[in-house]
Amino acid sequence: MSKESTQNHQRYTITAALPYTNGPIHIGHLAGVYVPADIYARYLRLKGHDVAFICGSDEHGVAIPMKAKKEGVTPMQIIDKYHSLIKDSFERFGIAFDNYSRTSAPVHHKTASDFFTKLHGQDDFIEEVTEQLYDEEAHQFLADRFVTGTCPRCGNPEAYGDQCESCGSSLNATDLIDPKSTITGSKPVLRETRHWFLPLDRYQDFLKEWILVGHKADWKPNVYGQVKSWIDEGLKPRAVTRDLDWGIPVPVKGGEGKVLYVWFDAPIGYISSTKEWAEREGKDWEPYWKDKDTKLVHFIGKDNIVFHCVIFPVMLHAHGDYVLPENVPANEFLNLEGQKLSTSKNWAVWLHEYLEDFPGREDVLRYTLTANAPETKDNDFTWKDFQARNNNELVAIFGNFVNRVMVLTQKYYDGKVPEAGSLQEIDRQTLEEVQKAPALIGKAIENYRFREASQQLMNLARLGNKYLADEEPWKQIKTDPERVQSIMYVAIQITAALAVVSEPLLPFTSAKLKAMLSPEKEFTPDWKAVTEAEALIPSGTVLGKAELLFSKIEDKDVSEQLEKLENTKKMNEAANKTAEPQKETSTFDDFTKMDLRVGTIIEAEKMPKADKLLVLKVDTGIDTRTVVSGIAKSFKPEDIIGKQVTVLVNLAPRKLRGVESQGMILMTENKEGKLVFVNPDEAGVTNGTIIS
RNA sequence: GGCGAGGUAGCUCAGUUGGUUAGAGCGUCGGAUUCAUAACCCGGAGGCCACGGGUUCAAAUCCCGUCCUCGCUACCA
Repeated sequence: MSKESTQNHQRYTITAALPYTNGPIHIGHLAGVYVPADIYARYLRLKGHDVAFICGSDEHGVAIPMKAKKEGVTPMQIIDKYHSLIKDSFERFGIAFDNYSRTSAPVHHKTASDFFTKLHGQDDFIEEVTEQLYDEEAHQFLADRFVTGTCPRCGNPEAYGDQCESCGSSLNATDLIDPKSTITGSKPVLRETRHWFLPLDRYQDFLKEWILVGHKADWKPNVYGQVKSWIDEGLKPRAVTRDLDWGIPVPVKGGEGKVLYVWFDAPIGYISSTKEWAEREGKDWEPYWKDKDTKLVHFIGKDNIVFHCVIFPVMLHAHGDYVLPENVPANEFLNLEGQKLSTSKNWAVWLHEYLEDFPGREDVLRYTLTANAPETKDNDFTWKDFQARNNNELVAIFGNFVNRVMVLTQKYYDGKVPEAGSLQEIDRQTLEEVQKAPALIGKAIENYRFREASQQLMNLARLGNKYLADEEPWKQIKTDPERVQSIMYVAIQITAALAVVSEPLLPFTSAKLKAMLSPEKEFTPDWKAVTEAEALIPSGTVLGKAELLFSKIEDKDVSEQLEKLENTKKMNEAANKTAEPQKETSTFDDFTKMDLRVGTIIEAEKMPKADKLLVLKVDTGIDTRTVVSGIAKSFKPEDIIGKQVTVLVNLAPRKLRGVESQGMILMTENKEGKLVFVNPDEAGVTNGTIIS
């Protein structure tokens, strides 16, 4: 039994990762973060706990103004658009946040600002001055992505400051030849800039003690392992400010023109969102963050582990007043039909599109994603599996059982719940099983095993189906109608239990079922009642009309979705085919400066301790020279020996991992992204022949 | 290259500190049934637990090595 579940907590603060408002959200987000968090929060509420389930939009960071610029709108328009789209998707999927805020809210600006000021006042930051590119016309420092220039490696004149999209190298903006600001087009200058750093290295011991010792047993292996890896590598100070004008201004002297780094301000968003909620509800927010009897749990995806397990806890710890998270149950990633979800490649099932394609089937997606959640490793979502889960489990087992009970009750008793009569052993046993369900499901949820919880829920419906099959009321009605009263009484209690325990996982279905069971007045039994109440639905209650809870998903529905994905794929391929625009004019002189020769690879071996590099010996006709080439992912050394290639022989030599590279092999890329050589069309060209 | 997480039935996954014959759901095959959305219920088949060593009376589980997948990190035309 883990340490955390044996403790008694007075209240729970549950957070779900703040979605970034530069795009809509998809099933990966839902499966990994929001559905599990929602199940957890709903479950705790049903148990009568004091819960604050907190989320909001993350609206700062350099990607927002960049996207705005690209689309010719203001950053505000971007965040407003996606904030409402995302918020709406959550609401429609029944993700029942107590509060959904946004980091552009004044309460957040103040909270984050105060937080920074407090740490600053305690000397919890260190300051450092570095040289960064500065746009004198726009009067601002330039984030790497706001700089373009000529790639020092491949000569592509359109390389970004952080990466050259032509050759794939990752760069520093200061490496670019002839850099240009994308804001004004002017040439940026190097200017000194001061930044604040959170010295994570100071907290090495604290983290070791708190996580490596304290949470060895109760944190998930993937989370624990990743954190251990970071701590073992040694933590370094991390900048918490940026030269940018979009975000929360740095509230101390010297902070003019700078904002808090988005990853500093975002997790504080949980706190501000809690404040906003407390204010609205007339509550005090502080116990939810500062009382040691509060259990704080962060639901996130694995990409956020470092921020929630290292950086934010260090911030909270340094501040001094706050509790630390008791668990950070990060999930792995969800793939879609065998491929990674990708916002930029549009390889995703977008929630707002699902809601249109499958109206009224919010629970189906919730269930499918839960039953196959990426809890311990990356998982694959397929539409075929989605269909199978719906048709074989929700329809055939859950929905069908409920329908059988409703129809039989209607048929035999005009919908009125019969007397229990004298219960037999099988009845008592069955009811006992039903009473165990909340504990089984609850334990799974408390241990963040949502897949298991979904199966336990389904097992309760299975129990009902088996009970009916064994007792055969449709046969007994002919010979022993009194017995049938008991049977149907029991079956109805199982149905009622399903209505209660399905609420965290299938809130829409639960509501529908409750309305069916108790059309006159609200159906109120809570989690505990399933185990303790004499009867969830008393005899004499008149049930409502039988309605199907779920309907089949046809092959056609599946093939339509697959087709949609195929189209996406084709569009992506087409988009990749569009050639990049022609580069700026180069003179004949420029060209003749490059000495291109035909050469032959005569030796090739892997560069030790590097993944992508091969060390080649090339016969250039002039000499035999060493060329280091980053092609190891596309070729095995033994396969390219003897290959004739094109070599840029007068490229300035450059040392790569200690080996001097004396030239460059010309490469291009095929459709699959595999590198291919650019070489003479026919054999028999002599090495050293000039290419012109 | 370093680190982390995975590798168990055709598929998706459980297997608690080593301990009977390795489990579940789906799929498949067979049976039974008709209240129910041809659904439910019962049963069978299906496993070199990635691979190779080792520790042990006993290994899916612990140790060493190798391979594969994913991630972090280094390096990168």
